[in-house]
Amino acid sequence: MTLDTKTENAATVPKAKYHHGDLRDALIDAAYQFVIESGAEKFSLADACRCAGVSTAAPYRHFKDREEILAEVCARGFHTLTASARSAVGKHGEGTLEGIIAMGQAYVAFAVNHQGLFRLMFGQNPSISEVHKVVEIGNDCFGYLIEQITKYCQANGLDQNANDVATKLWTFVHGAASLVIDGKYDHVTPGLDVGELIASATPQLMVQST
Amino acid sequence: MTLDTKTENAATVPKAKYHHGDLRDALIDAAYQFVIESGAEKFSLADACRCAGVSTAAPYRHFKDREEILAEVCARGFHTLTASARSAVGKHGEGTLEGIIAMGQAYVAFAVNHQGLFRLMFGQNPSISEVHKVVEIGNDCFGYLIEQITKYCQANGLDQNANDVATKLWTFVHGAASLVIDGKYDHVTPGLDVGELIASATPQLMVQST
DNA sequence: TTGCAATGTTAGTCACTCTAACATATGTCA
DNA sequence: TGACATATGTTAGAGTGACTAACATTGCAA
Repeated sequence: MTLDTKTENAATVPKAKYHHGDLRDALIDAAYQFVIESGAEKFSLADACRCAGVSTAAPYRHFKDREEILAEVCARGFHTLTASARSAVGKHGEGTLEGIIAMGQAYVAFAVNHQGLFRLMFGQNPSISEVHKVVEIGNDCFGYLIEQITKYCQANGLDQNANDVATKLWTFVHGAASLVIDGKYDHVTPGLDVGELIASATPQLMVQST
Repeated sequence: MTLDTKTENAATVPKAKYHHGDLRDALIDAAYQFVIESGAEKFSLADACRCAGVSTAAPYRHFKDREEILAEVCARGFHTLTASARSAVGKHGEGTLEGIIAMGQAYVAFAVNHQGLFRLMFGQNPSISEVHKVVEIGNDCFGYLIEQITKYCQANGLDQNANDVATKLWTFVHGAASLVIDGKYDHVTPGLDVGELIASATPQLMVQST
């Protein structure tokens, strides 16, 4: 099957390859998938190794420890989240209320579709959240939200502090995402439409009451 | 030191007691403290055993597995949370806006002072959150919030749906609590006063804008 | 008092993280 | 080209923890 077999005899090819080629990425890929499906607690380096077809000592050539690979997974998660937030806005236009609401809904959808990953990104392990790369991408995402709010306020003659509004919206949307994936709403308000919840709360938090 | 030494010789007292007396509670106590301080991921049954002075097999007479003891810890956490919410309202009077705000602030304070426990209670492990006892106490807590909102609305001639308002307030407050303990605000809005954040968002979410 | 159920203990299995010592591939420079 | 340094694997093994099976001790109830 491989090119090697054409020119070499069996004895010289005990395994396909001694070096994997791109083990670092392969391990992160495996971890990423596993975390999304089963959560970070249940993820084991050993599993990822089996998946990549290497020994359980191999990862330590690329990562300091288990946490370091999870930090990488976390960073990828923030990239995906930011991308889907931008994409959601794209469908409704920059600086529109609909765009801002869609961003919040996309945030919740991300949490629902990547439960374990979302939990890893937010709070699972404080030390992971503090990794420089992770912090940076998170800030980008928040910065984009501020941008949208600023544009909306300018277009609608509002003089709200965009940073304050962004903080409130993020807080609300993050709360919704957390409670949904924890199933907490189910016991208390069964059948709740979370997309609707966000759509109705967003204007309330954008405009000061009274 | 012990009473036993008065009436028995050394040979008959290899250990203080063969039976612990109240191992179940002792293990939960140890776990509770450990989870608050270091989080559920780092908690080990073995640690709790050392703490209680028993072998590592002993817990299995009282708990099916590690998760079952964590579920018990979780239930205690919800009790504490509910109690502090009620106490916060008590200081400002039933059905007052101040009471409702204080309840939210107490929720955040609980999260800050019991980080690992809060994470366990919300989302760490879906299977734990589903334990009957845990669900029940959680519902009590939410029910109390609805009660306060209903009273407030009645006293102020508002016809809001108390359940909707409660859901929004909980969502916001839970988001704030989560983001605070994850340190997420620090990177984005350093120096944020979360108590103030809740105080300013609560009226917005209680009264429909426009 | 006798015997059973409850609650401990020891010993051992299995999985996982991580390290040390060794093996093999890769790339660079004389 | 070839030799050496470095990168990237491997095997073996230490240390820890969850959990189980078989056995020991204790307390309670008939």
